[in-house]
Amino acid sequence: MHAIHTAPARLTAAELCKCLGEELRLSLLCLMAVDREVCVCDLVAALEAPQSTISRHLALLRQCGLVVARRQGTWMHYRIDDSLPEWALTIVEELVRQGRQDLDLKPLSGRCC
Amino acid sequence: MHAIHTAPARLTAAELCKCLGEELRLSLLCLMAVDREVCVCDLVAALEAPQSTISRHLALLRQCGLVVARRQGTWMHYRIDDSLPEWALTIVEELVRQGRQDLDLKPLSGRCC
DNA sequence: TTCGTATATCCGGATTAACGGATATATTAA
DNA sequence: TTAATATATCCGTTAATCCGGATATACGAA
Repeated sequence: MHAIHTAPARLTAAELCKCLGEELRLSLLCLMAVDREVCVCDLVAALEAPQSTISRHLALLRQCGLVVARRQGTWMHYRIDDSLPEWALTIVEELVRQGRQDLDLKPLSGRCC
Repeated sequence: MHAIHTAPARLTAAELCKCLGEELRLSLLCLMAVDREVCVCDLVAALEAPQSTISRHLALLRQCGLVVARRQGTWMHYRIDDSLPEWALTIVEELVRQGRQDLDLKPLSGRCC
């Protein structure tokens, strides 16, 4: 029985870029940067994309270690993992700042929770 | 006769990421960050990739506006475009710093010019 | 239980991107 | 001219990625 099942796999600069070089994923991160924690249904509503598409991109963000999920009943709440290494947080912050100017994002409706 | 033939097409955060979310392209940028200006043959030698592959990636970096080229005789010298917007330079600098740790890059041989 | 809602995963098809040998272009030298 | 070198582009093949409907899973309520 291992404490850690999947190898942590340190985040590389190229991986971070690859992960955020996708409008939808960058958008997701931008939305999480405003409200600290966001639930999936709000993300689906704000980005007007099919639920499976959003969920798939969230999974990729999780796999990279960029975001963490917290379950609350049937809802899942996602937020940027603030335990990321400094350099990654710096880049994410700067990308979000600029991303929010590029992609005009709908404000979250805050329907659930 | 137009002063500018191709539309400038402002760089977006997602585009920057997409462009650098590729090991070879990030490597190229890292090499240009050390020595200010590098010629193609040195890049080919350092990265041990076919010339056409390097050239193709350099073209993409140019299209994004991340690097600029200067011809000197038969050689082309590439460098990071220091007239990039502040936010982009900040991100590039941070990515290069980290990238140089991730990818262990051969030092440039400086064969030409 | 069973139902309803929220979310995750599956999977086949479409799109995009990377590869690298072959070829074209550009420049210099003879 | 022609030849040689450096670099860019072409193009067919392969690989990676994205898409989203369909389905599976997880949970709460009745």
